[in-house]
Amino acid sequence: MSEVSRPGQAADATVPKPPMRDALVAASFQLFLERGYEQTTVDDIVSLAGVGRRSFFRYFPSKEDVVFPDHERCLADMTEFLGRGGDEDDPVARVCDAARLVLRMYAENPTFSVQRYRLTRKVPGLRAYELSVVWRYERALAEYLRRRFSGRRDGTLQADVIAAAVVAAHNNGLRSWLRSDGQSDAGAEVDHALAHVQRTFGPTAAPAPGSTPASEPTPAPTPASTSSEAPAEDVVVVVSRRGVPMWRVVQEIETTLERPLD
Amino acid sequence: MSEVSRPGQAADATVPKPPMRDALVAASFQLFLERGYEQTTVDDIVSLAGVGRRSFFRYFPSKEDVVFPDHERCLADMTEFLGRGGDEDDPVARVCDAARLVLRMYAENPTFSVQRYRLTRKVPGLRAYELSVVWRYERALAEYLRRRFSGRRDGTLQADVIAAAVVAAHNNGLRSWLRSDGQSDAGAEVDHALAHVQRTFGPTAAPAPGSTPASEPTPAPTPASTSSEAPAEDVVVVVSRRGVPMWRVVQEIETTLERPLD
DNA sequence: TCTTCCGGGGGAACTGAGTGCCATGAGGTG
DNA sequence: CACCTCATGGCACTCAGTTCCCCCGGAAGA
Repeated sequence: MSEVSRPGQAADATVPKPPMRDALVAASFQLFLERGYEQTTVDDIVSLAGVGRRSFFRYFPSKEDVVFPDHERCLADMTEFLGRGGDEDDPVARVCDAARLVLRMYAENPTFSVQRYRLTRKVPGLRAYELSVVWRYERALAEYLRRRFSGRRDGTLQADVIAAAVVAAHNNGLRSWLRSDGQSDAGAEVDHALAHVQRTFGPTAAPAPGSTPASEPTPAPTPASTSSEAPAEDVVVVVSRRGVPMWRVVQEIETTLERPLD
Repeated sequence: MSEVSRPGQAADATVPKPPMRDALVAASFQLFLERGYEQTTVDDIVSLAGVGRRSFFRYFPSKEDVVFPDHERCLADMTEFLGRGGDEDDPVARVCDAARLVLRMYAENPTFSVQRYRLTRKVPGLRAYELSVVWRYERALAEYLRRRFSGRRDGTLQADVIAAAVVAAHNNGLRSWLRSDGQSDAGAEVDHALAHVQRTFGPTAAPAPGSTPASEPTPAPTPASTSSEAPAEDVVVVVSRRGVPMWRVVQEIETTLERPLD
């Protein structure tokens, strides 16, 4: 359980593609699907792939890593995406777009993703491994937000909370798509979920969840399209109880409009 | 890496205290602190404790479990706490109080918690294990919220997001306390963090974080004090831009009031 | 008192993941 | 041809976790 691919293994993001790696992944999944993850030993895999046992651990630091062969590259893409891009756009929208990068990776191989999903649901060890992967995504988002929120009161707290919320929403949409065996619209699912958190935390302010559904904005069907919205100063949020007479509500709104927010 | 304590090991919540268990924990931490976690083998531990190697795995399903000896009981306490308690109080406040149960466990043994924190920060395997523990807490919170939000539109999405936010906020406060070597006020740190998410998601609706600071409510300094607020169904939230004519706003409010939430 | 059962503990042996070390063999360069 | 490098294979080792079986002491029962 070494969790990351520390060792040599430079072949992950730069070089084209070692055939060895793919052969090992293919052999692994063939065996995992026909007899289960724990019932498959590394020796089984390498003998099926026709390579030496030592080579397996040259390409994958652990048996679990072979189940998530693309996450390392995806994490690198995400950090690169977050590093690029200036301070002008909305931080929350940017981390949402960063999360969409992960979705895109899943959506590139629907059948593979669905098979892996079934595996990770059944095998506790794989679920734990996936958690550590997700945690690294969340850390990347949170650290980006911490930079953007530096100076804000409770900046790191907000960063941690928003990063967690974005990851949770993304995973909610992703799992919904995976449970449909890849039949539903992955992008729509995740857009819907991310729109929810963006509505909650975004600079356009937020209705409390569970109030007005407020027709889905679906800010960006295609990944990596940072949506830059109007600043928060243009938004008025009114909270009221049912049963309050309308004239009180209007009065409240007018009072609020007089006074500059902030 | 078996992650949970499946086997026998009935001695966790009910029976008073097996001395064997405590002896193993004590021996483990003594060795972990003086020569590191990975440099300590299970044989080292059992020979120091003066027991058989087999007994170690009778009490702890894996080497990692000895580092978190109380989490199983705490998780049981949390699920019990969430199971008890009716539908009258605010769900978000209740999960915040549930999170405080975890804090209380940490705060009961400050030096132990700080030592463990230093360990988990250094050893990737322990960090991964801790993630799986935290995940189980988060699942417990999310499942409770899903029950409470059943019927709401996007109920499970809201439940997942809020559970993740609560856990993130709790951990933010907890880590802050742990980094201070247990010198700061753990309860205050976590209360502050949880107040933030409660302000964001709470039934009294929420100013977007980062807009109005809104004097800290500090809902409950003592753990397990469910603050019972008005149910969310009685609240209407309207979001609008400045400059929108008032009749449009009133129309929007009336439209919302017509339609039952849910 | 002897027997029988039982349950906690100890120990030997086994499986399998992961690592270190070295040999080999192919390809490239002087 | 000599030399180097690098990818691979093979072997042996450590250690976590499991399986199987033993021992022992105490309690119940004849």
